[in-house]
Amino acid sequence: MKATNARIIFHLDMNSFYASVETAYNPAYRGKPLAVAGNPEERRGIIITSNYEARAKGVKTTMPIWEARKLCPELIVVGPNFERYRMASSEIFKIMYQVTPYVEPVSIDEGYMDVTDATPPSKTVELARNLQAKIKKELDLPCSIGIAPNKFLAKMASDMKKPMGITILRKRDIQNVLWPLPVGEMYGVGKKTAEKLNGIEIYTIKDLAEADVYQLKQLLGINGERLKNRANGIDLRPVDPDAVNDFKSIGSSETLPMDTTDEQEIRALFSSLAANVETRLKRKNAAGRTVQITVRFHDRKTITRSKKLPNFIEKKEDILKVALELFNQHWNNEPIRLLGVTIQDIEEKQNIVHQLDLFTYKKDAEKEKLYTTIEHLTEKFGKNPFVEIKEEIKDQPRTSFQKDFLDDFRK
DNA sequence: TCTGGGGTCCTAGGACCC
DNA sequence: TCTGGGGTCCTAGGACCC
Repeated sequence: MKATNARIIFHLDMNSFYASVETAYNPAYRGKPLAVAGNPEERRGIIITSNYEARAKGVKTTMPIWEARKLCPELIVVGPNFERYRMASSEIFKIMYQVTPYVEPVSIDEGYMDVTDATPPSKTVELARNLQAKIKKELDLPCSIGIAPNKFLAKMASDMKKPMGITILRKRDIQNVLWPLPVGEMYGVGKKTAEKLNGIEIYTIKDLAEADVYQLKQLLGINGERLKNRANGIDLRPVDPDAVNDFKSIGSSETLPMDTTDEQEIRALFSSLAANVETRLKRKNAAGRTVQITVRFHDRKTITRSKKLPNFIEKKEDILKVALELFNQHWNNEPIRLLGVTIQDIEEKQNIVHQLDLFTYKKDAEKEKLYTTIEHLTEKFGKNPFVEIKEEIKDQPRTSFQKDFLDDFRK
């Protein structure tokens, strides 16, 4: 890991990524208002991304399609092509890796780079310009780059000029550039947190930077302290190129075209969600131990129910079985709007085999032995020694009764 | 005619153990 | 008869981000 002081960090953020990829594929869209929307033909489709022409007309992400069309009748709406976006993303990151191995992908369209050792400080801006130009030239995709001494400031910086912006945010710029912004503009401060902060008279990032840390902790927990530090430009998190590999959950969910109580339909949807999870789990060569279902009702109230299993699972049938079990335990026939299946506690399979062989299997075998022995021991001693000493057969016996039991067991 | 789908991290209470 | 406090695991929910 690199030193945490005097670093130079880039945050590279693609501009209206999905819409830009569509335009790169189909230049006829250029200059026209374009939106990528989920299920354009469905009633419940929403805008996922729109280009700057569409945004100028008021089109925004998560807006229902019908509302966007009302604001912008000439809007071109296309469905998403995730395979395209993944391919474009992989090409972008390839170009970034040409600059330095210290690249941390954050999502499909953004990532951090630690370029401290990639270039002399005087050439930093030139490096950013070349990187931006290369992505534009080779892939026809625009991006913005933030340059700063840490991740938080780089992230804030990349947001300041779009599209095709390059923004430097130095420590000494914080008071003039960062502090005047409303606190809600800060990365990590959403609607709820902004409301809470406003409640104690914190309105700007400057207010947050100068606020009492104990009061913030009381209001926001550990996050309060973290946010105050960020507001002061303090963020020691390293750029971690490996972070992308330790994913923790894989889920699939779907909103139904119409709310339903039909058990056939519910079963069918759970089945396809479980299949989807299985496919992606396989692609990562992993298995998981916890199955979680998500159920959203007509009124958008959403619940989750989960179960941790004794063993790792990966097969669709196993995932589906637990999901349906959870669902049947908790459903009271309310009409359902959305269902989801997520697998958590994920491990790569190579690690699990290890665990199965050396730990789970061995432990199970020991237990099995105990269970088969226990009946005649219970008879012999007149009570069940297992209740007293549990599985810890290696523990020193604490009573003569337990000692007898262990001697007998070890024969 | 309302509001998708993919994630991560944190909190809090209860069970259980020491 | 009444009694403490810390630690971990499990589950559910919430906030936030893209």
